[in-house]
Amino acid sequence: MLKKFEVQCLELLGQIPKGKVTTYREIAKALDSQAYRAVGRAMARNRDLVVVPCHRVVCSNGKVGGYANGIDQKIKLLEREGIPISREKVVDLKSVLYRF
DNA sequence: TCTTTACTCAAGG
DNA sequence: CCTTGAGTAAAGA
Repeated sequence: MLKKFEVQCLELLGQIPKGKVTTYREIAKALDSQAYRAVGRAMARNRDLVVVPCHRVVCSNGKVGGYANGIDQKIKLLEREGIPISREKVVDLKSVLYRF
């Protein structure tokens, strides 16, 4: 049986354009679920990191959340793509939030 | 079945 | 801005 949830989470991340981010909430909704935690858990397992831009996923409240490579790395990557971060939080999430 | 989890929402300080 | 408490669904043992 394919673990749809994990797989679909990664697939969704793959379609996020550069300079944009998404929230665990949006992903869960896109999968017709409310498992925000399950979404994050799926990526935390290091199945991607180089396969999928998991650094483009943040919390719905704008917080960066976490990153297997280090939160600082994640922030750096986001800022490099044109997403300003302040105190580990996205300054203008709605401006960079990509919805499916 | 139980535990852990890169979460979310709401309320209070 | 930060903390606490409650709720939630999926993977792993």
